[in-house]
Parts: sequence; C-alpha cells; structure tokens
Amino acid sequence: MADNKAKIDRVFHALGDPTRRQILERLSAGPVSVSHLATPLKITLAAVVQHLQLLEESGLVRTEKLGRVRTCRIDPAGLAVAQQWIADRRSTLEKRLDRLGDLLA
Amino acid sequence: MADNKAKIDRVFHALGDPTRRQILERLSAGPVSVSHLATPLKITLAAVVQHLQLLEESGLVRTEKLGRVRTCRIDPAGLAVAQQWIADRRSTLEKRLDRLGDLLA
DNA sequence: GCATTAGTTAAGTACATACTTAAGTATTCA
DNA sequence: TGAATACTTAAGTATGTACTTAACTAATGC
Repeated sequence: MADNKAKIDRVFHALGDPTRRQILERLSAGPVSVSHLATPLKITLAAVVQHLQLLEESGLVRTEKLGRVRTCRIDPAGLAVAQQWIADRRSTLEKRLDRLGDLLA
Repeated sequence: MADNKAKIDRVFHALGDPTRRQILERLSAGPVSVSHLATPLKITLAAVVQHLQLLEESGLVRTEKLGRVRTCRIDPAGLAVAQQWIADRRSTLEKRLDRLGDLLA
C-alpha cells in the first residue's frame, strides 16, 4: 500500500511524456517490434529504446525478445494503476458533494 | 478533437509531478486556500503558487479570489480528460482481445 | 495610519529529461 | 563466412523543470 506510492509515481511520470503516450496508443492497437514502433516517430531508435525501458519499469508495457526481435505490448496493469488513482480522487470528491447535498436537503 | 491533444498533453504533464498530485489529493477532500494548501508541503508558498498556475491552466483545478484569499478546488473536468484517455486505450485493447477470442472460438 | 497577513511576480540555480551520436553485441540470411 | 538486421549501451548535450530568494501588491486588523 505504501509501496504503491512509488508505483503511482513511476506510472504518472511515464504517462507525462507525449512520445510515451504515443507509443502506448500504438501498442493498444496490438504488439509490435521496437523498430516497427520507431518508424512513425521522428526520433532515433536509441531514444525509443530508452522510452521503452521506462515504460517497462513503470509496468505500462511488457516486452519479450525472440531471436533479435523484441516484441512490445501493453501491460493493462500499468494503466489500471493510473485509472485507480483518478477513480479514488473522484470518489472522495463525490462523497463530499453527496454529504453537502444531504446537508442542504 | 484535434485541439484535444494539447489538453491531454497539459493534463498528463500536470499529473506527472508528485507534488501536484499531492495537491490534488488534498483538494479532493475539499477546497482550501493557497497558504493552507502549502502548510503540509515542504516547499515555499511561491513554489505552490507556480504549481497551482499549471494545475489551473491544465483544467485540473479552479480557483477564485475573495479579498486577499484565493480558494482552490478540484475541477472534475481535468481528471475526466485523463480518465477518458486511459479508458480509450483500454477500450481498443479489449476490442482487439475480443476479436482474437472470436477467432480462436 | 501602520503592521500583519495572503498572495504575486521575477530572476536565478541546480538538477532532470529527452534527445543525439557512435560504437558495440547478437541473430539471421545469402 | 560475411553482410545485413535488430537492437543495445554509453557518453555527451541542450533544454525543461522545480525550486529558491527577494522584492512587490493588496487586503485586513489594531
């Protein structure tokens, strides 16, 4: 639970970069190799690899290497962490508004 | 729709900083003044004001000034933008897995 | 009116980050 | 075996970012 804070930090930091979100958008359509992933992006392959490392450490992406090709795919668990944090904020928010409504009624 | 991209960029960039998320956690419990918001944080008031400017520009927070006190509260619209982006990723992800399941069945 | 409170704004600094190039390894193919 | 492919890794750079201090404005209280 307290350990979860570090995970939330990593996930939201990873999501903070537009290039990494673009990578996730691509991966939600299906798994692809690193070089295939790099093609539409206007950065070098090396830069893409660095983004992928961060995405993997944050739990947003999983990869596996077969031969010389590394295949990347979305790990739903990472997105779930972010979604949960947002849901938690909205939940306490709505509970508070409900109590406020009760008082007024 | 294409304009929405800039909004998503701003929201996720804002959420990328742990101090700003801490501010949002505080605000989800209810509206507070700037100095009240700053007290538990180990940074100067000036730094808090700078975070608040970013949070307001990104649509995550609304503020209003009465006399010399600025009251800050969460704007649910900002969180909704982030939530929607994540939901969109998971949606395309699940659709793909469904099609895969259909093929196997 | 004067001091205090609450916030603002500007300028500077130190560190983080996204990128590059370049030189490497491991795998596949002819 | 040798060339091409698919990454990998290290090192350097330039820009961003979060923060500070300091000097300011505006509202409130005595």
